[in-house]
Amino acid sequence: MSETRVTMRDVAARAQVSLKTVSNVVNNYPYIKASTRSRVEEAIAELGFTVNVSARNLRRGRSGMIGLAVPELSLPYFAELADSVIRAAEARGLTVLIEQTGAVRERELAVLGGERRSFTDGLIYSPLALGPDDVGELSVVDYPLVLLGERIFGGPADHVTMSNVEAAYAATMHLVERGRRRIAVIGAHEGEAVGSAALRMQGYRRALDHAGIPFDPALVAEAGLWHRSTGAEAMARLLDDRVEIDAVFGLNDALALGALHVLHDRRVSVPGQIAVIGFDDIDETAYSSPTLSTVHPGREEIARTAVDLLLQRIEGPGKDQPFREVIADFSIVERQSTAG
Amino acid sequence: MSETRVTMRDVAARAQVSLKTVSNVVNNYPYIKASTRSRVEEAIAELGFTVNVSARNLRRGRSGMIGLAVPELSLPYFAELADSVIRAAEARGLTVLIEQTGAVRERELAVLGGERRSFTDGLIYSPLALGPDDVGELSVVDYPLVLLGERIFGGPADHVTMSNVEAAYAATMHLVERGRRRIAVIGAHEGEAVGSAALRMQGYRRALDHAGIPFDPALVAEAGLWHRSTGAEAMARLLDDRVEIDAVFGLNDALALGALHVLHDRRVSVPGQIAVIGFDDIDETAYSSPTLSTVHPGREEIARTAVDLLLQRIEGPGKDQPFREVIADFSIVERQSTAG
DNA sequence: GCGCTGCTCTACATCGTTGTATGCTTCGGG
DNA sequence: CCCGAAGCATACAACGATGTAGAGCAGCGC
Repeated sequence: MSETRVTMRDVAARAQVSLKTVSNVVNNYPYIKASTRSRVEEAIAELGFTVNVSARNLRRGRSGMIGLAVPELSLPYFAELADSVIRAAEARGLTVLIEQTGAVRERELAVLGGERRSFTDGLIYSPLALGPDDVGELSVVDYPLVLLGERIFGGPADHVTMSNVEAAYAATMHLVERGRRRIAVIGAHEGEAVGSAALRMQGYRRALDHAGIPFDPALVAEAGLWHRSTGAEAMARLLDDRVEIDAVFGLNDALALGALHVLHDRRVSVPGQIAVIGFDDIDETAYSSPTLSTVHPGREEIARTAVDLLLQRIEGPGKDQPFREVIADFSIVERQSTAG
Repeated sequence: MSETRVTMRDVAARAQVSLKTVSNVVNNYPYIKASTRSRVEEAIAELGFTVNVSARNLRRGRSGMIGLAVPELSLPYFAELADSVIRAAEARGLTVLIEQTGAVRERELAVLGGERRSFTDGLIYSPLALGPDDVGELSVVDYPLVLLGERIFGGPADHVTMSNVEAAYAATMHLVERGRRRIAVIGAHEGEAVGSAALRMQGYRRALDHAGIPFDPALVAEAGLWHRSTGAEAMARLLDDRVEIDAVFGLNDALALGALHVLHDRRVSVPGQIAVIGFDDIDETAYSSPTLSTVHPGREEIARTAVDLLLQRIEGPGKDQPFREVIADFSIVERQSTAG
């Protein structure tokens, strides 16, 4: 019911000490008599004082908050990534501010110079629409930045990514080893030379080469946005075109789940007639029907690493190191959709 | 590369005006000569000035940030809710700070008095572990608070909720109308008198009464956490116990999806042998196999309303109104799992 | 020519904390 | 008995913005 905020001044008065002593208690300054400390702590408890973080931030020049820019939380991969980042940040005493860009180029760029950058100590940045041409936009950034994903390599920032090519190669080989030869891919981005789509396609083709299977463009289905719906549409197109298929590689799980859905609808048995593998290992893949084999991309590791790199840039000692690129481990998770 | 932040003082010097004039320009104070304004704006652009939000917050006593406390972002319902809240807040010039409580009682309580409350203008609070006994904890809150969900009613806060009983009634009737009589429920919380589980069970029983179907406890399957995995386990128990069933009502979508998964595994046809309906209308329900009928709870409306109520408390005129309870509309979404 | 009103801008104090510099004890060593 | 070093506490000046009060200066009516 008290209408006025309790400040350190109030606590100081109550505990009969100076304002700064209260500050020292709050910040665990070592040289404080036990008796003084407890008097102050009592006063704090009695008045229900909490530090005003705005004032502290202003004074310290740091906010203890980091930004996390992702396309959308309703995309499960990013929701799970956000979850992991929040946990990792919390463990290090940081607060995460999430910004959604909707995977729209302008909004992704707007985030870089946005107002929020002024009360955020750094940014974990996961663009989906930007490309290598936008590297320039990154170099104007004057705060700690950690890049995620596969849109931009060699930019002026730390970068956490995964072995997309190798992982896609492994996913494809997983199908090949199970005797599949007509392996469709869903989610290609025609004409794009960068990004997850391009890299994963590389891995796919490399695996085909390695297995001596000729590449057939008819097996490649486009899907601009990697959603369940676009995956479903792409799968439907392949079936409607009567392309011969015995396996599907969804470039991410949402696509694969969409495909799975269409296959079920059309009474195509999975993995009997067509085996399916996805990419990302989102929660849902363990509970679809059938469960979906996929690539586990080390999400937790990526989140932890990103937060650590950012923190090092923020408070040293890594402050002035050259930019680092960290590649997270992946693994193939075999489930029902490729079993037998 | 400039190592020192650009402040209003710098802009003022460059534009040859007082510091306050710069502030006035930034804040769209009306009485400024056009020439002055443009000179200041030029200086701002040239120096790349952005306001220091910490300082502004300190001075204004408001941060423009609101908290959103949810159990976990990896639960799709809450990820989608967070998405909606962020959008609604953005449209009103607010920034959202997400906190995850893990649905753990202590952490839910900790959020109420947490340090973050001091730099947040209000809180949208969606507890899952708290009960009516915790109403007292809410009354110590001295900041604007909007409660979400069904754990606490009549508390000292605005509350946005939905007609759980009516919606569950409608979902059950939806099954009854399709000729189902042996309707199992998954997700009950035995002995709990409050919360979504209890309310939705009420709706279920009321529908049975209305239809003249006797209530059979054997049809009720417990599931403490409402995850896919617990839904799957509950469904498996029902099948293993050889309970006669022709329909399943999952008290949320995750449970229903888990159940769907087990049914598929065991080659039980849906909706042929068993019809399934869920609750929440998460994205995924439109892409499962078969697609899942469910209750659409008006998530967007809930988010929008919550943000609006909070904003009114923050800046009046609704500041001192009595606490309001808003009930969002729901609708039944019919998909394949109950078709025919 | 006087006072008034309305526009435009400025000086100053202030929001709640923390860094710096410094003062006052007390204690042990020479 | 003096001195330096530690231990403990304080005063003061920032951090960068905004609210308040009021100062100039037109233009207007009388």
